[in-house]
Amino acid sequence: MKLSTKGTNAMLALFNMALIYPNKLVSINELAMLSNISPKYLEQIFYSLKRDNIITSKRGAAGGYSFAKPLSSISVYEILCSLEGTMEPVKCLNEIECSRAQVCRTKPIWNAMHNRMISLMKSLSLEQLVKDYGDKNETIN
Amino acid sequence: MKLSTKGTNAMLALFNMALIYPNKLVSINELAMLSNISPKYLEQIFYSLKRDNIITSKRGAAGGYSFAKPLSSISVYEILCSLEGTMEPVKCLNEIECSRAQVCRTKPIWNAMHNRMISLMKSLSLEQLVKDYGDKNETIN
DNA sequence: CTTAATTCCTACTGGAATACTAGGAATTAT
DNA sequence: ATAATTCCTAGTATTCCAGTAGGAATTAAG
Repeated sequence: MKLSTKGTNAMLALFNMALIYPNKLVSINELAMLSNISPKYLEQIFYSLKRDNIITSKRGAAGGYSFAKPLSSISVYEILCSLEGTMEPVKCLNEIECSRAQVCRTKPIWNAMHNRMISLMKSLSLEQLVKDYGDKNETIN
Repeated sequence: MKLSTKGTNAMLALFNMALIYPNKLVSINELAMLSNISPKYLEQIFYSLKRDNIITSKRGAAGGYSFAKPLSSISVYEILCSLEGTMEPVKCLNEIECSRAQVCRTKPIWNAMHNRMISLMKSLSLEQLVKDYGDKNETIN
């Protein structure tokens, strides 16, 4: 029941990005150094985040990344889902074809867990996180 | 962010055990067949559950397993922890020696997630689950 | 128009964790 | 004695994840 390092590193990088470059383009290299993440690895992470329309980019020299929408509308849930696929604690939750579906009575438990987790994660926006935990004197790394 | 099959199978087996053999000894073989789990695998699972004082056993012929305490005092949290080790979404939560501890501002997020999850899991007892989802006409498999 | 900086995309590899099996020792009812 | 059962350790195979590699496409700037 652990998050992947892609998920946690995504949060780390986006938090720093929201804190320090909220309205500027920032390159992978710069942000990677700041967040103490391998640039190539962060590239992978940003590839997913862009695919899911959380960030946007400009190619070429002097290019970089920026947020695709207001920080207030980017939730922890959205970010983690982009990296983890889904946040469901068991595979069968979103499967229509679950061989045990007819008789499985533990499913409601996983469903309840899932609902609680996502309601929390959806309620946390990058904007709020920066307000609550941002202190520009220190970056996360 | 997935539970292990040990965790989910433990819940499945214990649910059936609570439903059908709440006060009797039941053998691995019988419960495994009922729950559609490999007997050898279920043995592994029960080894952990016994170690953590959730179930107790009687060895030898006509032996088997039974609950070590009232169903009302056995929570989903306890069961899953027995199989998963802990339920923390990131390793660093319980580590005193986290190299990023001083500067990590994402930790509060994981901490909040963790707290919500465990409060739910602690609030669900086997007794309650059987009341809510138990229907003796069908077993979970 | 050339160069350097950057994103984009696919593929690969090593390692760790997980799922599951194997086998036999110890115990106990009959 | 025997059969049924738990107990315990070890092993294997596979899947998943972390992280790397390399080069194509794009663009700013001189």
